[in-house]
Amino acid sequence: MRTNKLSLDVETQEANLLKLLAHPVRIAILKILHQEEACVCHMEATLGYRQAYLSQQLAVLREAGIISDRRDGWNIFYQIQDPQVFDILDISAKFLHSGSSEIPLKPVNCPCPKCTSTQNKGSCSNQTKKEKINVND
Amino acid sequence: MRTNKLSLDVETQEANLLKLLAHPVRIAILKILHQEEACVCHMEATLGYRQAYLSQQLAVLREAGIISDRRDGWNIFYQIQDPQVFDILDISAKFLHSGSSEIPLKPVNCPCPKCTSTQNKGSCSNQTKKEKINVND
DNA sequence: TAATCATATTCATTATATTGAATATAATAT
DNA sequence: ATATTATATTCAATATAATGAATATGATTA
Repeated sequence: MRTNKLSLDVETQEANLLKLLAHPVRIAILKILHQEEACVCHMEATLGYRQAYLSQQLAVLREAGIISDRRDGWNIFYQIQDPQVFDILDISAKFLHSGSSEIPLKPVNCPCPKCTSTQNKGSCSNQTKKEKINVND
Repeated sequence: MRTNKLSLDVETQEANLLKLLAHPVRIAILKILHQEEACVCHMEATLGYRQAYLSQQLAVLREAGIISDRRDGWNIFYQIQDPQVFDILDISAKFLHSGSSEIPLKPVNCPCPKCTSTQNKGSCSNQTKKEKINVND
């Protein structure tokens, strides 16, 4: 009778990858990046979470090599490193047989250059201050 | 400027599913069940984890509807509910570009009927007692 | 009914992840 | 240099998950 545990190295790797993706905000970030590269302020305007918080989640994805970034003047644009991550998300979504999520492509109030083609050029000083509405678990 | 957070309902669902799968032992269990239905004692013999512990993980998967069970005499055999879960695992594995894991089909010392065709018929009284070896990270 | 066997559950402890608040950094423009 | 802008980090508090130990359940056989 075997008394010692199987090492499960591969399974641990797989679990770590899935753990990384198993977060609503990180998934939302990836979905935004699926459409186009984006800066934090874009995500802030789209998702309504504080910039600092989103930067934390971006750091998780960045340190795992899921996303990379490039600076363009004031903005830092994030992009997906390996589009295969979406296969994981897509199949998970399919598994849940729920309609695919809707992340607005161009939020009405994002000040980044990508969004302000003929739009507002207003200030984008750290936006959040008075948000504290619902986080649906 | 939007001040409230996007609800992220769909993303939360997806995250919960992935969270469920993001566990080495649960992944190993699913891989075993990918090959054939199995009882806890089978998993115990295969993986080297204590029966009670494996039952805990099975409960997580069962309560989430990932697996179901049927009783056959003394044994309770678990089976996959929706084979699509393996798509998630397969793609994760592919993403990690690591060789597919190896779970032995018939462990040498499993006492369940499925394994004891012409094998030992020895006792299977709660096996673990003296295991306490390494859990790799 | 009692003994046995496979399996499940409960509880307590520890580890890990999440999140908010405050602050730091680094490029840019004046 | 200084002020401004976008973004990042650090730290602390809290929530959640993982795990071990002990024990319970429930079918089965005698």
